Formats: sequence, structure tokens, C-alpha cells
Amino acid sequence: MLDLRLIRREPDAVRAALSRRGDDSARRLDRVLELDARWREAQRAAEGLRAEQKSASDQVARGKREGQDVSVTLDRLKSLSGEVKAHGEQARAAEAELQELLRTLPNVPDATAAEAEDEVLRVVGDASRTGRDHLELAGERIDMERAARLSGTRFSYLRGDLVMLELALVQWALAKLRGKGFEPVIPPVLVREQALYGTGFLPDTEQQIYHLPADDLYLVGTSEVALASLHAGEILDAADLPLRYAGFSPCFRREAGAGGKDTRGIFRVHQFDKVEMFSFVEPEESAAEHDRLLAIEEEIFSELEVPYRVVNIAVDDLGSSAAKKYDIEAWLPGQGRFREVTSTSNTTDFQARRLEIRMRREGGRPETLHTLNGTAVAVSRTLIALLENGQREDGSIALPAVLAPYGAPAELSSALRSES
RNA sequence: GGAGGGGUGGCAGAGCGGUCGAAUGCACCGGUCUUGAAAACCGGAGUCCGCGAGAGCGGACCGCGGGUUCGAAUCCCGCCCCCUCCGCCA
Repeated sequence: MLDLRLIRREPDAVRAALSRRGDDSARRLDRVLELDARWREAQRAAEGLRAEQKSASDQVARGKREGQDVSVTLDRLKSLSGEVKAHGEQARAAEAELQELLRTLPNVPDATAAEAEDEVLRVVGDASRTGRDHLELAGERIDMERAARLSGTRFSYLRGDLVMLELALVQWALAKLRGKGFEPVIPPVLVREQALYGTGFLPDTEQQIYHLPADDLYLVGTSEVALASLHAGEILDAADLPLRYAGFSPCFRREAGAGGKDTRGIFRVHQFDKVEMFSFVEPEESAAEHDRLLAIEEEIFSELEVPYRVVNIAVDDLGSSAAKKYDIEAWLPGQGRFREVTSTSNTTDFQARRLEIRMRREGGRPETLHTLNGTAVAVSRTLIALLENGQREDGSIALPAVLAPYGAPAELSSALRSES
């Protein structure tokens, strides 16, 4: 949610920034300004009447105590009561309409968010190899056919060594993050609607989200939702910031708009596990924190020996909550191209305002803080990158040495049928 | 799933139609006293919105949302959360 005061103070700047997104949010902003003026006027009228009602009401109370006749004041109060209600109702209606519209406005993009096209910032590693794709390499260790029988398309059974590899990846990532000050968290994955509004997934990505109508709960697409809500409604001590969390959870996505995209293998599935970073920081720190999250993501893929590139995402591709977003795209030899494996967003005060997460500096008043999120390891896509980049001619797969201490196999055997 | 009891300021806890933004205690901040500290005493302190250059003024907030009433922390309804007992259960 945008800061109403900022909108009032600098409407033109906000409008110009929003119009970069290329949607109709700049027009909705103007409607917000209109509604705001109407609301303030109604509010002022209602409060004036309410003040009158209160003082008259005090007179009645005092008069009764002293045994005076209060019928005249009481008559006036009876008519006042109706007026107060009517004006109060007007003010409430205006405010409700204002808030509803305000909630649909996306975050103001950062000035350095890429303009019309995604901007490739750098390529790290040798991104030229091609080879077999992960399904071929994994063989029955990724079992899509039986999973489809069980649950439909875009589900998988992960089996055998790949399970040990996943667990090693997760442990390794959590240990690394813990060393960098992130507290590991396993959050609920079923949440109320409010948490999705608070993080800006609603209204915006409704067709991506699983809903359980019997209990009116939603399956989260990322633990970001639960991590952001961890401090909802709280006023944190600025001295305790930054607060950093590493969430580990399954993630659920309907992929309803994905059409026939990425139907092979586990690149785009309805359920996958992910280690997610989430930071609560002071506003001046969020740009630096964003760089820090990106650096951790790069460190992870460097240590996993996966070639990748870093992309500054264009304004019109930012989600509603992000002011700026970087993706890391890993080189996938099986597809012969770069594909998204992580994403880190600076959501500035957008989520914090919706979730009412504030901080207090020494002796100061509460201020809205900033929140950021970033993928550490999205397991299924990271597995693809490891398999395809680690493959040898014979179909066996070398695995990065960093994972061995966490229980990963040294290598994966070939799933290819012997030619002899 | 069934039965009952609760949600009040940082915490504990009164209030149960008007004088209540709310007693009292603890914690907190400032002052007096003291060489310093403790104790004692005095004083202060919440969040949000509107108006105002500002001092300030007005309004809202006793889990959340409605309702009754001239007037609601107090009465009624719905929802959320917590606790106890029974049932079920990894």
C-alpha cells in the first residue's frame, strides 16, 4: 500500500513513477486523490458534530447528577444523534472506497528498475554447454508419470538419491544463511486471506493461488507470505534491526495461466520446496540489503558451480509489491538457455504498511520499515541446474563438493540404458 | 466435533450504561533527596486520523466488525484468538 501522505504531498512524482509500470495505476491514483479530498471533508463535518454531541452528553450526565431538568438538552441530543450518524456514515463510506482503491495500487517502482526490457547485468561462468535435459538424466528418480496418475500434471515423485541431494541442499543453504544472521523458520503454509493481501499477492495473482473453501484457507506460493506476517502489527525496536529469516517450506502454485509452458520435467510444478530469505530493515538500509540478498544468491550458485546471469527486471514485470527486482537465471544445458532460478525484491514500505509493521528509533515515533525477500534455493529448479550442468558424457552426474558434508552423494549414477 | 471460561495500556489487573483514554501495582522516563546508587517523594509517559506554519485544537481506539441507546470498555449479534474438560488423532 502506498503512503497516502506521500500521495498528497507529491502527487505528480507518484503519478509519473506509477505510469512507468504501463498499467492504469496512474489513472487510479487520480481517483484516489479525489476520494481523499471527499473523505477529509466528510470526516471534518462528522467530527465537528461528534464533538458537539459529546459535550452536550456530558451536560446531561452532569445535570442528572445534580438533579436538574435536562429535557431540553436531551431533545437536542436526540436530533443530533441522527445527524452524527448520517455524517459519520458518509465519512465511513468515503474512507472505505478510498481504502479499497488504495489497496489496488502497486508499489512505486524504484528509479533504477530497468525501463522497458529486462537488463542483463552480468554473466558468470561458461554459459555455452548443451546436453541432455534433467528428466533424461534423472530417469526414475524424477517420476512424473506415476505422479500424474496420483495428482495430475505438474507433480512429481522425487526418489532415491535426489531426495538426499535435496535435503543436503536445504541443510547447506540454511547453514550458510544462519552464518549470515538469518534465523531458520519453518512456517505455516496454510494462511488466511489477510496474509495474502498484506504481501500484495492479492489482489494481483489470484489465479495462481490454491484456496481451500471448506476452511477458507490458502496454500502459500512462497514462505515470503508467512515470513512477512511474522511481525504483522508489531512496532519493532530499531536497534534490533535488521531482522533476517530463512524460511523453509513447500510452495504451491496453480500455474493456471501458464498454458502449455514448461510441461516437461519439474521446471514448473504445482508443489516444490524452497529456502527463502526475508529481511526487515530500516528504510535507508533497504537498497543495501537488496544488494546483499543478491550477493548471497550469487554466492550460492557460484558455489554450486552453476553458470548464471543476473537480470534487473523491467518495471512492467515487477509484481505489485516490488519497487525493484533482480532475478538470477541459471544456464540450463538441457534447454540451451538461461532460466529463472531465484528472484529478490525490495518491497520497500509496501508490505510493511499493509501489515502494519513499524519500528521505533530511540525516543522517536513509530515509522514504517522496509521489507525484502529473496530466493536462496528453490529446490526443483536448483536440482535441474545441478543435474544438467553436472552431467558427463556417460550420463553420470558430478555434484558440487560443498554439498557432500551435508549428506549429498558425491555423484549420481547414470540413468541411461547401457548400449551393450 | 461436543461443553464451559476468557480477551482492558509494556506486563499484571480493576471497572460491567454517563464524571473512563480508563483505578491500582510492577516495569519505564524525568526531577527532588544523596558523594554516587537504592529507598522515599513529585511529575511524565499509548496508537491512529483530521485541521493548523506552530503552540495547539478536534475525533477515533478497552480483540475485530455490526447493532441497541440521547450516551457503550460496560447491553445484544457475528467473527477472530486464548484457556479448561471430553472425544478424535501423526
